[in-house]
Amino acid sequence: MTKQKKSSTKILEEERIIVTSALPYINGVKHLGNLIGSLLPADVYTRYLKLIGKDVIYICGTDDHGTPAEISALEAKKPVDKYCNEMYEVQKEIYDKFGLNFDYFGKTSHKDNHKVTQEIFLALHKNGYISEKTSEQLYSVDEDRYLPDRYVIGTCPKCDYDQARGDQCEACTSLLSPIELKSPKSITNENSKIEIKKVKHFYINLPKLQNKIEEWVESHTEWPNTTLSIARKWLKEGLRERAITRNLKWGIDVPLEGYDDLVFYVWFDAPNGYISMTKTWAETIKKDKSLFDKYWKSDSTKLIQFMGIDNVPFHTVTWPGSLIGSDLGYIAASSVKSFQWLTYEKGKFSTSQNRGIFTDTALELFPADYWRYYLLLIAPERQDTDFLWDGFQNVVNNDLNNLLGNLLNRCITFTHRHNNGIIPKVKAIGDKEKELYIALDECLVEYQATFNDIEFQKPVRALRKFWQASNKYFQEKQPWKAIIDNPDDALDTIGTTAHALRSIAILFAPIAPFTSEKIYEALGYKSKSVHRTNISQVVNWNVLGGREIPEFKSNLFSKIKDKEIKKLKERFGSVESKQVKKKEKKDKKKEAKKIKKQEKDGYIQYDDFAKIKLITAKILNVEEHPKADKLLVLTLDDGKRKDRTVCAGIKEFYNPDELKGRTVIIVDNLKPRKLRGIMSEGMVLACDIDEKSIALLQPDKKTDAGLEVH
RNA sequence: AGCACCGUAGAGUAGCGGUUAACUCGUUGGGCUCAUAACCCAAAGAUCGGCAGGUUCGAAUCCGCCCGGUGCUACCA
Repeated sequence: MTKQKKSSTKILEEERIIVTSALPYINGVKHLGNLIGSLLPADVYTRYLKLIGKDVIYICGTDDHGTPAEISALEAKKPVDKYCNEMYEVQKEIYDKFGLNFDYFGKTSHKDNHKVTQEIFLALHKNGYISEKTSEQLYSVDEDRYLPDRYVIGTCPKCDYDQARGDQCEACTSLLSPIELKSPKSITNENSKIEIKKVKHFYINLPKLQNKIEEWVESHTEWPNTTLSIARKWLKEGLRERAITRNLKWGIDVPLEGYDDLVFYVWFDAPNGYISMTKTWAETIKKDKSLFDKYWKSDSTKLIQFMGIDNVPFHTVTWPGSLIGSDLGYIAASSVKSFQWLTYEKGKFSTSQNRGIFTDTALELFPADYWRYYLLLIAPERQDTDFLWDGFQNVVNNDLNNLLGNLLNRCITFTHRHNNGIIPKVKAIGDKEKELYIALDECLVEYQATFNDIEFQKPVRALRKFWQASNKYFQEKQPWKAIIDNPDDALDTIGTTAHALRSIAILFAPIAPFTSEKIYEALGYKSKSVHRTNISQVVNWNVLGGREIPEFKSNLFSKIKDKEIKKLKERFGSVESKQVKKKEKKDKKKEAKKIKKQEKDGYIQYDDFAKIKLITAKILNVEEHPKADKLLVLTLDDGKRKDRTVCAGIKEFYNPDELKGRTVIIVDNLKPRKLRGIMSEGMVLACDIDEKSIALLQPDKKTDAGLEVH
């Protein structure tokens, strides 16, 4: 059977494309893991689609609802809506600086999301996919709040651990319901009185939708393996009804009479943000209401969603479930691109432990493109990847600065020095030029093929390969020599290199937009125009001749010094600090555990046995040990020597004469040791019959000395 | 505990059924000197976590078991 090639290329035949990235939660500044886990790749991909001339919009925004937002607002002593507005501005500004080029960056607390969410709920209700159940919920009287499971601690009914959380006891790992806890308390106010109240909640009937969801999932076998296997896992286990409302004040109201104290659960309203934000975009930015339906309710639109792996079930099962069940004509995702985790110096990024780098700090340290390039180069597409300061330094210094930055510098400097700042027109195309053209063609093929498959590491690598080819070209043409004895050829080299840089700028724009602008500017273009250039322009090798270029201002990049990296490691923590020690300890423990286990179950590994080398040996001579009662001194032929001495504790059982000439088994690689003054080089094997007799092990056929025993 | 994903040269990553396992850095040797001590060439270095396991003509690649790492387990988002 031929394996079906997984490709998203067919998506690109569609008229319109919506790209979304997981909505960052409003609560605080995101770290680099969040950035590479969805926001950045979505941006790069959208920019790529625009480069190849697609009609595409990139929609994202903050996810505002939920208890953590309420609590953060409380801590900041601000009303929730005000808090969210402020944090929205903070996040938005950071993303702008990172060059994330959203067509619209909205928020789930916007009135349009209320409308869209309520509309979807009512449709689900009408279509019979909503049910109502009563459940018991803990209520914190002093705080005037119902408590989500994880905001409750108390004593575990099973193991009496007094810090058990409402959903699970960490001590005995049993799954709990908050009502089971003895003496439950609110995490945010331990003194508050707790009551149990009966509350009604709405549930979405996912079991009823299971078949339709399954059918939809199975029509997308082109999804990445991880995405597909997660979706299938949920379906295989069978979907359950899922509560879609919460007893909170901050959220979207349930549009039915008599449910004033209920709002929709964030997981129900947040994904609808993709839809509602597009609505806002169409109506307020584009001032064209028809655009909304054109994008969201058209078979010729494809929806491509980016997210971290933790978000996959909600984008492949639950949210599509509500869209399918509501039957309002909204399209479901064509492609769900998920990312594994980015780790920080071998450990986890952690907000609470302040471990890792946050997006705001990152921008204070280095320009956005440094981060964009490095993160995309190590994008956790198939497996977790590790952010390492050494790696970051290495990539910035070598890839960006040495390969690309210096190439531009060579070319520009040469142009100013030898051609008055005018890019020479290329007159003759020789073999070396043709080689470079081919290198660009190869780069283009790989770049487009991999981008079309929504990959990131690969197009970046394809481009880097072309930087190398360009340097190689320049190096081999030796214009610094040619300028003396063959000036025309030298100028052709410079002209050709300038064109290569122009191609690089265009292709680099989705990945590192700010850098591309700088290169374009250095070549005498208006910087921003690089973003309006179509990919078909890339292979045009004859457009720069005669163009005047500006004075060279500054290098594209600057190197990061070892000292600097050392400081950063100290400031942010790195493997070389605590982590290593911790890990060493952990490894030792594990090793000890392993050995214990072996001892306990009485087995050794094969490897352990393999360490012992047994061979046959022929007894040539036997004498009594002069200083020992029980030892005989054997002289053996071990196949290599005929004077090997081995002491054996068998004097009580054998006469020296009856042993001579026998072939026995000895341990060959036992460390030699003196026994009562005589060096014994090995050990003869025998088994105990009883206390008074033993039997020497011997081969059952006549054998040579020195044969290995297995 | 269950499930999912992962385990490839010193480091970070590709490859995921087929000739010499690829790339970047690092290491060693050489070339060049226009350029930011940058650039170019070459070499060494991996029996692809383990199996005295299975499928196959053939496995890093598929299946099974074991070991190790990480994550998820539906009311944190």
